[in-house]
Amino acid sequence: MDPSTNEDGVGLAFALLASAARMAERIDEGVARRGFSGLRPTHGFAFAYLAPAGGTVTGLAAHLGVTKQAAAQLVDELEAKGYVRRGPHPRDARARLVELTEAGRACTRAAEEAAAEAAGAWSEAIGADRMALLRRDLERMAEGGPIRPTW
Amino acid sequence: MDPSTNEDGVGLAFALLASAARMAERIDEGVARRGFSGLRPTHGFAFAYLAPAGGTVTGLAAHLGVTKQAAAQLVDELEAKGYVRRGPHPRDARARLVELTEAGRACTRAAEEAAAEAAGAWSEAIGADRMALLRRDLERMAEGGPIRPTW
DNA sequence: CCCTGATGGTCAAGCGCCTTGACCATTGCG
DNA sequence: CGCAATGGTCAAGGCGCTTGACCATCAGGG
Repeated sequence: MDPSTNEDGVGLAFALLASAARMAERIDEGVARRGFSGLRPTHGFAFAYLAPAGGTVTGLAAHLGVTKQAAAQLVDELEAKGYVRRGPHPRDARARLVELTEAGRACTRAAEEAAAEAAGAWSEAIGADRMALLRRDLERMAEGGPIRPTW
Repeated sequence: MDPSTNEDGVGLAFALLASAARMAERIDEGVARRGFSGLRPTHGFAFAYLAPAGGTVTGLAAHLGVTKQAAAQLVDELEAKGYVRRGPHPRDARARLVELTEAGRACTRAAEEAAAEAAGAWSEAIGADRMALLRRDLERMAEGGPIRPTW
């Protein structure tokens, strides 16, 4: 394989991973600044899954790409902090429906604002038109597989 | 803040994080497929730091954004697997110079190929011209801070 | 020329988050 | 109805990282 082609791939890969790291940091920092402390990015992915209509622990596990035990532990933590509530599942007595509380929704909004803030800063640097393109391309790349990063 | 603006930011953020996750997976998988097993993405970042001229454990720690103990442990592991070698430092008797072995360089090349492969597949989907733009924008975003993601 | 603070490195202990493994309750299909 | 499949939990363990303490060496000012 042509080495110079490798160079390009490596450059893109590093840029992608590093910029994602920056993004995660900024959102985390923005969320904390809005008064929600002790939350890690993984929690954000959980919120995103639960926000529309709640969900099950197993569903969350699949969404995050972790075992259901890990997901259950995450939910325990969020429940203890008052961000989610476990209730009976309407159509399955085995399952429990996990839903966001009002605090959870407030936290979700804070995360959205933080994400918008980070994206906005970036948009200023490269231009809004580029930003739209960028998003489309990234979404294309992101297809398939769980959300939570492995490394 | 305008909610629709939030939506955009969230979309971009998720796309970025998820696509980075896919990229890490693909590289990891590509490296494993080339015969280098038991290596995690963090190791790749270490290789990248050490490749040009070697380095110290403390320098590596700063590069990765972890404690020097964690970096030392990483180097122990890489040394045990034969990818790096610890030698005396030419200008500082306190420090030890960590360098890639031939196996380490081979592994680095494999990682580069895997990254190029992943980037190539992506390039086919969105076009090479977009790809160049994308890389520039991402590099701009990535500036500052250690490489290794926090989450 | 030393003394002293800064720096590179290591040892030891602990912790957070995740995994594997086993198990129970409920479901829904043959 | 019977039984594999599914949702969930309990228990134990591990891996990678952190904090804390420590030693050896370096470097600059008295």
